[in-house]
Amino acid sequence: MLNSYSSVDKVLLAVDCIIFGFDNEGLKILLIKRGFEPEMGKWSLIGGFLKKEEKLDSAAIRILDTYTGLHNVYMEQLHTYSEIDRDPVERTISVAYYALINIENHNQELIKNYDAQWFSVTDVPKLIFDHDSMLRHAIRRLRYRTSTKPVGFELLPEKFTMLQLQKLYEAILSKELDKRNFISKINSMDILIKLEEKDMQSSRKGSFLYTFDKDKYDEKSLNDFVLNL
Amino acid sequence: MLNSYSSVDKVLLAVDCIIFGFDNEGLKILLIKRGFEPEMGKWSLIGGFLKKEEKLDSAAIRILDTYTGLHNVYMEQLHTYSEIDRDPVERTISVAYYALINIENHNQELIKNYDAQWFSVTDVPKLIFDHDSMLRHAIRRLRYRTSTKPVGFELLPEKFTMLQLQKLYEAILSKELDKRNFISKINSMDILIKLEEKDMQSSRKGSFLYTFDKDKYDEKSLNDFVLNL
DNA sequence: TCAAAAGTGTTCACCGTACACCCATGG
DNA sequence: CCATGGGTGTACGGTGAACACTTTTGA
Repeated sequence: MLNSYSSVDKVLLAVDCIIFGFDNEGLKILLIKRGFEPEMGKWSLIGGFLKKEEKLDSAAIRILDTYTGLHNVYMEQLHTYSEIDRDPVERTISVAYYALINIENHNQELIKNYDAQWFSVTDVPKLIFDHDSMLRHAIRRLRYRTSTKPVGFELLPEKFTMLQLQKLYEAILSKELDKRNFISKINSMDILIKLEEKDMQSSRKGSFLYTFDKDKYDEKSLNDFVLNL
Repeated sequence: MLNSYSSVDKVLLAVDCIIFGFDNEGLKILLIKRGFEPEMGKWSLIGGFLKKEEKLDSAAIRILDTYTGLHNVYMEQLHTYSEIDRDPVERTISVAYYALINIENHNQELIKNYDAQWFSVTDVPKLIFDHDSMLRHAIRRLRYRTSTKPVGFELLPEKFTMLQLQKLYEAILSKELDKRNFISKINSMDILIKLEEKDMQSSRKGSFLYTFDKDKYDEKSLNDFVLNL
């Protein structure tokens, strides 16, 4: 029988984070240059180990905070990876999380000190271990989540233009969208506040800024949010 | 820094399985009466611990085999649960899997010996630890998976009638479906083989039997499978 | 006055949904 | 011949997708 707690093998539990950001150029992820063996000098997702008195969500939050200085960030558990030799040094199980952050807000000093850098998701170097497959998995999940929850706003500044929002969804879905269709779908969701303010950087005419209306979204029944782009 | 493997806490890793079956009455899950403390005598999902030289998928397969005598079963990893006190005896992290089995094929002797029983998902007793939330999560995932992959056939015998298939999807989605619409959607997917054989149990006229055409399904590009019921 | 981005509606094809009657058979 | 479940088609409304021109204003 398996029914005894004694004599059961314990394992190392790691948490790896796929940290997404967006900077109007495209979707980015934060990678770190590994400073220790094995695979020293190679690029890696940002990770750490689970502590004894900590749940996985907390570990993911702690790790994100350590490397970016951010908390109160959208995170979601992805999958748990357990191939025997995924880490050649020691048997390690890794629970992957992905995070969506506003790239303007992170602590640039911190990531410099940690030898971390932003990479475009369309141009990611070879990563260590099974981190490539974690990344693929995270992008797939993010695409799906897009149709289910208004996650896009997590990646944008407080105030943003429609074009920014559209470019973001284009980057996530990696396909081009029609401006008119996009705007009318977003408007029909009725979760944006159109501000009086305009962004004058992008054009002579200027474009109106919007904010995500979280209260309005929360009022809606969660199930009826569907966004097919 | 977190960058050293030494002096990191190790934890117990459990695997819990939500095992679904279907018997024309409704969707069922297999539960076991716990034979040891804590919570002895209470109902629980079927689980076990991860072994040192084993990956999670293998552990889930092993556990399913142990309790049902089945292998080659559809399984999918769900989520990893890590609340500090989820198991009052010892800190345990649990990775949940769900399985879809053909209920006719399982070893009835085995489950009797293990004090396991099938319960209708609409009438499940209070489960130990966080197993209730695992079950809720599994049902939600199964519903979603339904629109993404032809998972229904995993729960049916080799040969089945259209009505059986419909009742199954009704049980999974817990809503009634229109017979004509259901059949035309299923037929438009073009992944069933209509046999010459009829099932004569259910009516005087008899109803044709079908089989899932796995080869035909595999030929199709996986992305274009969408089933909205 | 012109270049450059912002903003705005309509049409069409397809799909999901609602809905009711005839068929075949064994007793 | 009749009761029982099996099997089949159509009409409508809503939504996704394609598509082009006008407005504003700083230089």
